[in-house]
Amino acid sequence: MMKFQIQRKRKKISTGIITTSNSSIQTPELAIVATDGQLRSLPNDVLKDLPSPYFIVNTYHTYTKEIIPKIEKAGGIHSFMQIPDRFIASDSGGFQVFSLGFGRGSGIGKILPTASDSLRISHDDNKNFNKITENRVEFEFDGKPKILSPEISMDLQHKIGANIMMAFDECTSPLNSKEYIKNSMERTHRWLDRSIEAHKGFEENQALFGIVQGGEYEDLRKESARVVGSKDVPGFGIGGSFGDFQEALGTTVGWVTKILPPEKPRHLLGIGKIRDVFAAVEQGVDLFDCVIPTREARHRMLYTKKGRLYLRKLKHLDEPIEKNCACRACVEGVTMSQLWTWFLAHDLRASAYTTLHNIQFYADMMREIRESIEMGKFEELRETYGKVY
RNA sequence: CCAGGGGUGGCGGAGUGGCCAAUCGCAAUAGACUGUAAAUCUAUCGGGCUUGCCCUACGGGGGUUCGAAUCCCUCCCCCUGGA
Repeated sequence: MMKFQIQRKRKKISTGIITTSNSSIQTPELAIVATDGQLRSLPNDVLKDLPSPYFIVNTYHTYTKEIIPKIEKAGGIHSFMQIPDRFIASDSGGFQVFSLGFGRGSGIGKILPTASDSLRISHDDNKNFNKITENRVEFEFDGKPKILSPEISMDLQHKIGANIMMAFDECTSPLNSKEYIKNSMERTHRWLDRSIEAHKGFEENQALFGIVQGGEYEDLRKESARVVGSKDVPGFGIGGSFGDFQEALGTTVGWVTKILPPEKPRHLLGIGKIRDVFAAVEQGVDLFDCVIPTREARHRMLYTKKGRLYLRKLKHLDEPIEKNCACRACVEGVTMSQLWTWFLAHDLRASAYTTLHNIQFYADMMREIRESIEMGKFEELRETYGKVY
């Protein structure tokens, strides 16, 4: 049985612990993204050796790629991924409502690179590759129609069997109009009620998190935090976009975390730039997930104490990535020049090793964040990282 | 020595009279990456500036032509068969 226990101190910045019968994680923690139940560049039999205690998989991808039957056959996502003692979340597919829908139509992600009012005005809320109705969302995958709704997403997530499940939502874009974001948010609230209803009977085994939306708008964010925060769920996701000025993310997240029940954990969905992690932890966020460590590793970007290092600029060095790093690449002494040779040859060892390294970096950083909170030195640590990130 | 096929920008490889400073790929260089349409994407990639033009360039030299990487002659080099 997976009965949940969550201890979150009632302070704004706090460490915490989330426990089930088979696993526990200390917070703050960031989940490594294993979209279809696998990391992009590592086989599942090495996941148990990773330093990360938290992973997240995706309902849309495991569903469309027909992985869910395999997960069920394996006896659940923990067995499928061969990490029985780790914490796993599943996302609802709500992000794909955006990324494969309006996001694809606009070519812009959920975080804008710079303030861009002209982009906002010129985009049409209706330019969407998905068909979103009150009842459900219609996708096209591989030329075939696929449907997701709160009920379908819950059913699929029950089959996946992760510790934490996300309610089915719509992630809105910074380019959407405020009116669209408001309507979408209200629909996401109604979808939350349906998700909760569809989750009845499973509460003991899997924790369903409600998701706060509202874009960059203070009134909408606060309204969403009040509505979602009042629901009888064990935790919360914070999704959507957060505005595009320098301190926007922390500010926007802060509106929400001040309202959400302080004893329940908050997972900031899809956020993971280092500055953003620190800003969000400061606002009382406990959980994160982000593709940055794994994706950028494949894109030859290395995370180190000296900052982000682009391998292209260091490819001539016959030195390991970083001294005193516990990852397999650094322990085995794999050199930058060797990594580059492998990248050029499309040898998968390259991205495997860089992925191992970046995962180690993020795991170490999250541990340092926890320790710094315990010791009252969070701001100090934030400044240290802020110098290079 | 004979027959045939080639020599193009750092590399591979298109182009076979003007639209060619030369498609494309690789490498190089500079960026990007936030609930993974992403081992991806974008930009630059002979030199000069007034960014439109000028200069130098398709093995070397010569020629034909208004015009040649493209046609002709010649020399050099490489590959494949045959003596």
